[in-house]
Amino acid sequence: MKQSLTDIIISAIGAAKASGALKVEKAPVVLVEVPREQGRGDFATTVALSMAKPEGKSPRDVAEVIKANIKDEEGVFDRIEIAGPGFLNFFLKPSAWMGVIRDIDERGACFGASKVGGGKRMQVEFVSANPTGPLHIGHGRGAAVGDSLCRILKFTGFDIQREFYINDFGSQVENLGASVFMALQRLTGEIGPALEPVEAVVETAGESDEEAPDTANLYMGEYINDIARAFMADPAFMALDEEQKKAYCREEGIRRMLGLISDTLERFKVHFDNWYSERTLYAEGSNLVEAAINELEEKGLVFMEGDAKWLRTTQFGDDKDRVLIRSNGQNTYFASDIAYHREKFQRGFEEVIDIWGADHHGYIPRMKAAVQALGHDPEDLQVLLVQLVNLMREGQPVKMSKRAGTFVTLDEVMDEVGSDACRFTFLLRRADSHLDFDLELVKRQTSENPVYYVQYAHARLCSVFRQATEKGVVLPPISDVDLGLLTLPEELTIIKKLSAFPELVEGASLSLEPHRLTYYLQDLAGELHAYYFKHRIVGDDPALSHARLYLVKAVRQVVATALTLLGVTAPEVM
RNA sequence: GCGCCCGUAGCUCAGGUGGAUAGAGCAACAGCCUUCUAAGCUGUGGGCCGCAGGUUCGAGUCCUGCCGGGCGCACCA
Repeated sequence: MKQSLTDIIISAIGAAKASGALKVEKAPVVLVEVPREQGRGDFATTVALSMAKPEGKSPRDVAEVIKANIKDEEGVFDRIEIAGPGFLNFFLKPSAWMGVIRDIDERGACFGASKVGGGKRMQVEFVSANPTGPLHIGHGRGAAVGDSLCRILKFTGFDIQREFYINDFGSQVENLGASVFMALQRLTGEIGPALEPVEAVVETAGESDEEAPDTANLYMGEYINDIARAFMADPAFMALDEEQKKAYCREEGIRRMLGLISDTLERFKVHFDNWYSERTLYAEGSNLVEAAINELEEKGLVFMEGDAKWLRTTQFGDDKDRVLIRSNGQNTYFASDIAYHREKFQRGFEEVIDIWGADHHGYIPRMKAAVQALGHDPEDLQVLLVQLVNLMREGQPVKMSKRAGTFVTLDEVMDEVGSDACRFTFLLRRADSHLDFDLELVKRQTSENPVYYVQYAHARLCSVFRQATEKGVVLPPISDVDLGLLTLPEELTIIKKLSAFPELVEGASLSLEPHRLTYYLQDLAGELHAYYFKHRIVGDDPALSHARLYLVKAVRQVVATALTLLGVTAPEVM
C-alpha cells in the first residue's frame, strides 16, 4: 500500500518534470508515512517541503503541482489535501483497504514475511553462558531477545544460524571440575563436611570469572552435588584413580552442564543450530589463534612491548592498543575472540551479530577494530547490547541468593511464571534499557500483565469461530463475501493496522528491535477488544457476519504470527 | 579523570532514518456482564520531552556544553 503510493508520487513528479512544471534537478527522496493524528489522511508525504528550496517555489506551490500530476488509475483516493506548510495528505477510499484481508486469508502464516534479507548469510551468537552453572534470568533475556530476533530475521529473508559459544578452555572449567570433585569427596566422606554454605556463584550475563582455581571460587550450587551424586552411582567411575576422576569430573561435568543449559533453553523454546567449542580454536595442528595472530602479524599490525605481543587496534579507532599474548606467554581472551570471529567469517557468514550483556559495551571498539584489522567492514559485526534484569517481587528487589531460597535460575522463573509470560516480558522493552522483572506482576493473570491481554485476544477469536460453527455458520469462500460491508470506523482502524504489519516486521528486522512487535500486538489486541465489545461479529445478517468473520480471522492470524515471532504461544482457549 | 548508554505523565516505558496538536500500560476516580470468553470495554484527570544554547521551513529525535543516574575503563575471562 505504502509502496504503491510512493510509486504514484514518484511518477507524478516525473510527469511534472516532463511538462516543465518542475525542474527536478535531483530526484527527491519520497517518504510516505502514516500521520500521527487523526484527520490528516491515511498517508502523508513531505516531499514538497524538501523540494521547495531547490525549485525556488513555496512548498505549497510545489505540493499543488505534484497533486495536479497524480493519476489515480485504480481509483483508490477519496481525496488528496494540501495542508500546513505543504504536506500532501492522502485519504484512501475504504474499498482500497479490503485487499489486505484477502491477502492475509491467502497467505496465512506467511503474511508479513518478506525477502528484504535477500538470503544474506548471517550468524547470531547469543547466551554463550559459561558451562559452570545453570542459566539465570539475565541469560533468559539474552535468549529471548536473540531467539526472537532470529525468528524475525528469518521471516524477513535472512539466512540465519543461531550459535552458542562454549567457553570451555579457560580456568572456569577447571573450577567446575574441581568443584565437582570436591563435592564428590564430601559426599563420600573423604573430606570434612561442607564449609559453611557459600552463596552460589551466579554469574551475570556475559560472564566473568575471577581468579585462578582456589576453593574460595568454587561453585557451590546444589547442581554440583547432583552431578557428583550421578557420578558416584556409576561403578566404573568409582573404580578410576584420583587423577582420572578429576579429569572425568571436569570433562563430564562440562558435558552435563551443557546438557542442563540446553534443556533449559529448549524449554524456553530456544534452539541453537550450532554449539561452538572454544577448544576448537586451539586444536593441535590447526591452532586458529596462532593462525589469526600470524595473519595480523603479516599485515604489520602487531608489535612487541614489555615482552608482550600487542595488536595495534588504535589504528581502527580503539582508545588504546590491546595485548594478544601476555609476557608470560599466555594468550589473552581477546586473542581467542579474534580467532573465533575470524573463523565465523571464514565459515562464510556475511554478517555476524553478537548479543552481549550491556556491561561489556567497552569491549565493542576493540572487537570492531579487530574485525577491521582482519580486513572486514566494521559493520559486518553488529553487537547488540542487552541490559541486565532487576529481579523483583512485589516491588522489592530479589537478592540473587540460593541460600535465601529465592529464585535465581531461569528454570525456577519459568516454573513460577511460565515460558510465555517470561519471554513476552523480556521483549516488552528495548534490549538496551533496564528491565524490572517483577515475579508477582509477571505471574499475575490480570490486565496489569500485557501477555495475557494479547493472548486473550487470540483465544477470544478462536472461541468466536467455535461458537459460529456450533450455530451452523459456514463461511463461504472469501471471493463470495462482500467485504465492502465493513464500514465501521473500528473496522477500518483494525484493517489499517493489519496492513501495517509487514512494514512493522521489516523495521523490527532491519533495526534489530524485536520489542516493536510487543507494542504492535498490544495495540492490535486493544483495537480488537474494543471492537468485540462494541459490535457483534456473528449476528442476524449472514452477509455482514461473513465479512466480519473474515476480518477477525485476519486479526487472529496476524496475532498468531506475531506471537510466533516472539516465541510465545497463541492459545486457543484460556 | 576518560569513554559508552540513559533522562518523556505519579510509576514503568513507546516514540522507523527530523514533520503537523506528545503516546500506551499501570496506578487514581466514575461507569459497563439475560446476548460470540469481564484475563474484556467506556469515560475523566495527568507534560517546560533533565537544563541552556545551536543547526533549519520544522527538533522528543541531529550538534555542543552543563546537571543527574547507570555501566565500563587489565599483560582478567
